[in-house]
Amino acid sequence: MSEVARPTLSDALTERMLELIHAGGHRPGDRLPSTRELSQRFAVTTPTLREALRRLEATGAIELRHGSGIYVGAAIERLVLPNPNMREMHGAQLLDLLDARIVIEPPLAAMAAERGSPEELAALKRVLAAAGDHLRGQDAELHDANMTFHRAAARMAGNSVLHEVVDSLLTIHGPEQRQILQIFDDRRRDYDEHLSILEAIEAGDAALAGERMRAHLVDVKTVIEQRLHNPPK
Amino acid sequence: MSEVARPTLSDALTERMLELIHAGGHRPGDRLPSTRELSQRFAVTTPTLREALRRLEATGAIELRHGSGIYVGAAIERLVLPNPNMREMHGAQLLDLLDARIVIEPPLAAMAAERGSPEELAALKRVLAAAGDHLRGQDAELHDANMTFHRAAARMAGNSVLHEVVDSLLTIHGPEQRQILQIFDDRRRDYDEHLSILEAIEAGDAALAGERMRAHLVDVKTVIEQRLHNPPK
DNA sequence: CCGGATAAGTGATTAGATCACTTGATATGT
DNA sequence: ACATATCAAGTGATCTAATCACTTATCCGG
Repeated sequence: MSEVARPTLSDALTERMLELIHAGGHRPGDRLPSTRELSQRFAVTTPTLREALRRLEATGAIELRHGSGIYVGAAIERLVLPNPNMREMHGAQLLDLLDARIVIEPPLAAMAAERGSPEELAALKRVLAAAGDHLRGQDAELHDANMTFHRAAARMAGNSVLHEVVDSLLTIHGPEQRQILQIFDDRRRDYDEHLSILEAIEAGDAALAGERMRAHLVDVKTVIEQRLHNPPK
Repeated sequence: MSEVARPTLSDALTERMLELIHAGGHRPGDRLPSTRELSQRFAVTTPTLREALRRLEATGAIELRHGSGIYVGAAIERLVLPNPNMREMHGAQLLDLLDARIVIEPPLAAMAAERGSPEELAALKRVLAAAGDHLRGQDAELHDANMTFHRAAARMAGNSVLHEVVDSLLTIHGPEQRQILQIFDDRRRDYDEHLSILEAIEAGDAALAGERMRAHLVDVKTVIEQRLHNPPK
């Protein structure tokens, strides 16, 4: 049912192109083989190859110049993930992700306390109530409810860009990572801390809301760090 | 020489697809017409349409599910299309984007001051020196050099996730937005402020580095805010 | 030495057919 | 009546091979 979509030919092609660029030691501005040569080398037809090229172009990895050639783009150096779904997260990245959230989410909680509308506050309460309902339910559902709380809090800050950033960070806890992550959930503590954050936001106390969000995320990180070193049976 | 490349059919298609999604009032998760129908409606052949679809997929605007259909992606809301209101949309988005950077980049500068390696510091110096070389050169080149400085500083913080976030924030500006942005560049001031940030990082003073980065971005935002209200002739 | 024609190389697009996958309806068995 | 298995329609993925459009460097005439 929840099978991960099998990689398509074009997916694989995109990766092989990136490999070709990196393994070849190509730098931005370098010219790559022609479409005809590439389609031959990878044993695919022109239209298929072009789909992969367009994806790479959209991410800035390459540049297509009509009549001239294919060139390595400036963004090539920071591209590790051609496709959001083909990313694998390891322990270190998990901690990096938590650190990222520790940087971003506290200021958002503070902004939410300052600018959040009554409707958004009500929504946040609903989300937390839903999480409360799942306190004795399935792990997966509780975990999702908790993530939704963080999303709702981020939305409340009223900055579309930051909201999307948080959204994508939380989405990275995809199906696979979710199973790993929810092992670490401390059901009661998470709920209590979320509640205290909500109260600070409702009180309009920006500094307190920010600090509580920060403390909450640091707590989560601490637990994960410990269990990464001492894996539970 | 520096003519902007004439838009290709596939370019136009990508825009028309965005129009179709927005004008249709589609929300993330909505299903779009099939490839056959789209290729007919736009009067292009399947492979051409697919190139446009792959680009949209790469930016998160849509999602292609084999055997199922084409669906609107979560990122659709931050993707802008050229229309009469574009200027204002860009304005609002621009300020949100700046606010996002004000939240994220200062802590990164502080982290860079604490953990940055000598190699990364050297790289940062090279980037700034390159910007200095362009102080009297082309606007576009100077602008790119300045963006590179921010990228390099973000990388120096040593958090792969946050580095990617900053990278994507700086990349989101498509060609159009870049032209708008670089109008606001204050060549000398930007360079000086970058230099002061670099010095704070080199001194290992995390608090100072963070504060200077914050002040720098607030300066930039202030200029943009003023000119948005008082467009220069 | 310069400037415009030119030819080779390259990306862009076309056309219709076939394969592979998903999904919901139908049929089957218990 | 319900669960499971099967199937068919709809959809995305890929193939095929040729032609069009653009860039670039070369070469020729002035």
